[in-house]
Amino acid sequence: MASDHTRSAILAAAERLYADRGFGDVTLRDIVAEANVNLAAVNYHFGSKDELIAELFVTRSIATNRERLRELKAAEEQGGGRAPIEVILRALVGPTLRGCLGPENQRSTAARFMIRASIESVPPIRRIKNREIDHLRKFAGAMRRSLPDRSDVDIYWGLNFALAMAHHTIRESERLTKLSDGKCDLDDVEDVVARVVNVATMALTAGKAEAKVPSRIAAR
Amino acid sequence: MASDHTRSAILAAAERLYADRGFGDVTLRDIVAEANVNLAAVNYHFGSKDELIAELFVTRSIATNRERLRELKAAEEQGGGRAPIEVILRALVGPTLRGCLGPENQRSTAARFMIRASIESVPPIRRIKNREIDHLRKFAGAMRRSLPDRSDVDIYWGLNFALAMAHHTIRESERLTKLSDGKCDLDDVEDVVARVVNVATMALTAGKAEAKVPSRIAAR
DNA sequence: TTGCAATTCAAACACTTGTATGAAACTATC
DNA sequence: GATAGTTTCATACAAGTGTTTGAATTGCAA
Repeated sequence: MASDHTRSAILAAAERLYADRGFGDVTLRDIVAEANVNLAAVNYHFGSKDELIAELFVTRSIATNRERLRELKAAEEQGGGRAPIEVILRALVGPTLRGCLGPENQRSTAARFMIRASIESVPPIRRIKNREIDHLRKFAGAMRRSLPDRSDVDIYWGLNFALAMAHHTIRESERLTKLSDGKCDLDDVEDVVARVVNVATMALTAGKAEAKVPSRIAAR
Repeated sequence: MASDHTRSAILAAAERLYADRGFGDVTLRDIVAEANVNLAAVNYHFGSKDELIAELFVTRSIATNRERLRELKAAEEQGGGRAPIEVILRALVGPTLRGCLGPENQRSTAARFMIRASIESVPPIRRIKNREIDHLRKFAGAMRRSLPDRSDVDIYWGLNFALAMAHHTIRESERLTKLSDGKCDLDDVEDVVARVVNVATMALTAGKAEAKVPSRIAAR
């Protein structure tokens, strides 16, 4: 067990460097220099570079997933097993958006790391992401309970589009800011969440039961 | 000028390999083996590996962009300088979706290459993508002309969400298929286009002038 | 203190990568 | 058919990578 100090110094340094410069051009030697530890320490403590990356990503994403499920569960319990679709969608995209957007200077290292992870896509992370399907199924289930007269296909497409808007906005936040000359304010996270939830809700409820969406322009 | 044969053999082989295995683990030696040319040929004909990748990507994306602008221009001319928003959106996401989705076995190498390019994100491609903003501005302009009483912010968000749904669906097509147990048919490209356009249209027209969207479920 | 395990360290290893070289083989022009 | 320019080729280069090794050091228990 021992000090554990080296181990966490490596984790911190790696997260910082990956967040700043991406996975592509950060080597083990960069990491150990930043952490002030010996080169061999990484392999000693983590086994390999990939396992280090995987541990970083897993730690962060189970945190996000736990947060998502916590919100979802709370909403469903409050609604007696059936939550409003907007609340479900908010539980799905809210934690991720809140974790990755917001004023850059006060954006956490963890957040910037997760943005990188969603932009670059390196093998160990891809492998982990593939196991995320079970997690998404839980949301699909909740959405089906919320909109029982909606077909499965529509549910999945709605889920897909909700994630699409959230992730793409994170990935391309810089471009959207530039394209809109700063008119789209990505630092106002709750506005972004509201916009995504709003559109996804429309996608899922259009055509039937539209009256069920009173907070259509609840954005903000 | 000469035969040009080696040059195009390299391009073809590179595109094929990148499409199949991604940028990450295809080396120059793999490419020249596939193309049956000498290792030095790549640097002789293209200067460097990055320039080879860039040429591949530029070729494909100017083709897509040209197609998009062609559709857009035709629509605006027919409408006397103002095209319906659905048609604009269709011009924006249609070519990309048609280029990248469709039955896998008949999916072109070019299509699979572009999917990779949108998944992996390697430096030379990133550099090129950054220059895509001017191209998007043209669409923002057309959208503004189509929806003159919509704020710029809403226009940009709508544009962002439309691209989000299209690209994410391409990137994660495999996952969506798995998640939905095949219920979401990504081979039916026109259905996908219709869904994306439909949702993006709602996002852009919700709240006002909703009557202007008669073909809401014009999907297919 | 002694002994033993856990940890650190410098160094080297093994391998892959993209690129450069210079001679050889072509190709076309005169 | 000699010549100049282009293209091909085998080979070497230089640099960087993650990983391993085995000895040195540390920390802790007996």
